[in-house]
Amino acid sequence: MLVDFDYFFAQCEEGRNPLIRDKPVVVCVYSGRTEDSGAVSTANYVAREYGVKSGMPIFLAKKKLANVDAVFLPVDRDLYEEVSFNIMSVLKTYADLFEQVGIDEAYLDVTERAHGSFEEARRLAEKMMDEVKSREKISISIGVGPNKLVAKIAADFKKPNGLTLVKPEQTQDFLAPLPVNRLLGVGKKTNEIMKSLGVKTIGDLVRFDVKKLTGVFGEKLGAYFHDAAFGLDDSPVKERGEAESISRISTLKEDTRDLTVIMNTIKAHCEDIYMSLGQKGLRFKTVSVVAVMKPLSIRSRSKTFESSLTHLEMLENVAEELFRRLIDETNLEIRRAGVKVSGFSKEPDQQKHLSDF
DNA sequence: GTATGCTTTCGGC
DNA sequence: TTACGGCCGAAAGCATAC
Repeated sequence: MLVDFDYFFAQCEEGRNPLIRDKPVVVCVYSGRTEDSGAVSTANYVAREYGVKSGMPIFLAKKKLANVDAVFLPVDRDLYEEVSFNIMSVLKTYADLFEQVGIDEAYLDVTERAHGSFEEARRLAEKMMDEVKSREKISISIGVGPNKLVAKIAADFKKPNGLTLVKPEQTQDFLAPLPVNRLLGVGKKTNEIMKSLGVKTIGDLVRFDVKKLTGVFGEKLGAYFHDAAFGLDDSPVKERGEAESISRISTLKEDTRDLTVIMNTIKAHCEDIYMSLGQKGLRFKTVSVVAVMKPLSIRSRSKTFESSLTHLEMLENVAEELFRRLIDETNLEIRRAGVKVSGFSKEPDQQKHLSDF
């Protein structure tokens, strides 16, 4: 099954201040460039009634909520991480196998403890919804299916506070009428391509020739889309370890191509990442920089070393070199700038010396 | 031909 | 009038080694 926390950030804010519950609540990432520049992270369902959506520019959300008693709040990640941790702890007690995905989602394999029965799985899901609600005051939505792919789509079917079961024999009929972009991996661009192929629903995809599909999307993705249309997925629910990359990105005060200006911001990000690495005891082999250009297109450059990097100065120097290259290879101005490290290895334990004793 | 590694882009939340 | 975040992982595309 897939568990999804309903309008999570906004629901956390409602929990902290129940007085706002009946108003539109919009949780925002303010970029700091101007008063209202930034994007909507999450909105509660009252705000959604007015057409407010995740990813929308804040000014647009304000426009839609003009003359309404709405609440706009900045994201408070620390709060959401704490609530998330508490909920995840509860969910884990219901699962044979557990896989957290991001801050507000988790897959649970309950095959064994439900003895393969969907009715038993339903009872588990209902109990879990009650327990999370009473302990953390957060409503969740759950999809139960024969595999992760179907569970994920089922969870989306009814929310908030929804529970949707899709048994194996119901899978085809359940999926067929749904728009193809419900499938993981079909975003805006892929959806456009699908549309040009005459594929609007998952049912259309079922009838589409697999050879043509791999011709358009490549061997692996084409085969995946074909299987997905039939509700086929054998990927296991797997515990995830630590993150494989750490990145920081922010919006610049103004668009620029000036390396010195960009490095001011980037150095702060490097320090932040470096501190985080230190806490986790990690070294890294790969440095990437990413730039969001004025027209919101994205460019990135990266460099991988044979052995791990250790010093903050090295990280900063490599990032600067990569940005120099990136700027060199475009005429566009840069709006947002970020840096990412990956290719982690564990820092070797401090060698103990006799003199330490 | 296959395996592997690196860079870049895409998509989800 | 224009206006728009900050993360993460997956996979395509390419190069290289054997």
